[in-house]
Amino acid sequence: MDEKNHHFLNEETVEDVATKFKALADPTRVKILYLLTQEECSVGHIAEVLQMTQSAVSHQLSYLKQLRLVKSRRVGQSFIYRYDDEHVIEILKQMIRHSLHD
Amino acid sequence: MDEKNHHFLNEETVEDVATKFKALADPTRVKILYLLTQEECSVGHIAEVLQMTQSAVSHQLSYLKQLRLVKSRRVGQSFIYRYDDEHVIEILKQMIRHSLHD
DNA sequence: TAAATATATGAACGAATGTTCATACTTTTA
DNA sequence: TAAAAGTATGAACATTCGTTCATATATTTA
Repeated sequence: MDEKNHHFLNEETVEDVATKFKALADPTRVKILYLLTQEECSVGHIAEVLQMTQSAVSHQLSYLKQLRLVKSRRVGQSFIYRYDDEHVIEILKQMIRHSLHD
Repeated sequence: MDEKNHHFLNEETVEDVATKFKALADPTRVKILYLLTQEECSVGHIAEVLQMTQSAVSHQLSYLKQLRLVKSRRVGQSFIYRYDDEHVIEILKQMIRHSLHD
C-alpha cells in the first residue's frame, strides 16, 4: 500500500475547500442561501421569513459576503442580497437532494 | 416581494445538510477523505501520509464513521478505512474542482 | 432638520471544535 | 504467555463559532 503514488492537494486548495464547506455547515446559513436561491432578499425580509433577529442575519450575511458567496446592492434604505457563486449554490442544492432522497 | 411563495426545507433536512457539510468543513477531514478517494487506508498509513498523530486521525475517522461517511474493517491488527457515501465524495470532488479552477 | 426605518458592527458570552496526552483494548509475534 | 504493534477513547485545553445586546451609520419621510 505504501508503494502507491498519491495525488496530493496543495495546502491552499485544502484550506479553500474547507472554508467554502464551512460556509455551508450551519443551519442558519443553509436557510439563508436556500432562500436566496429562490429570490433576492433584503436583510429584514430574511429575518422575518426565518424568524431570526436582524442582527444575527446581518452577521451571517457579512460572513457570506466576505467569502463572495453573496453580494448586495442598496435600494433606498434597504440592502438587497443575492447569491454570487453559482457553483457553491449548485453544490448546496445537490446536498439537499441527497438528504431528501435518503 | 412579500407576496412571493417560498419553498421551505423542513428543519430535519436543514440540520442534516449542515451536518454533512460540517464533516467537510475541516482541512484534516478534507485531506483524509481525499486520500480515501484514491485508496483504502489504515489509520497509521493516513497518519504517516498526512503527517498527523495517530490519535488525531483516529478521532476524525470516528467522527466520519459516526456520520456513515466512512466505514472500516479489521485486517490483523489494523483497521482499513474507506469512504461510504459516494454522493458526499462526489460533492467533495466537485468543490475541489471549483477551487482549482478559480 | 428631526424622527423613523433599515442595516452594520463591536463586545461579550456560552457552546462547540480539533488537537494532544495518557491509557485502554485487541491482535499478532517471539 | 508476555511483549509488541495498531487503534480507540476520555479528559483537558485553547480556539473558534453563532447569537445577543447595545449602538453607530445611512437613507427616507414628516
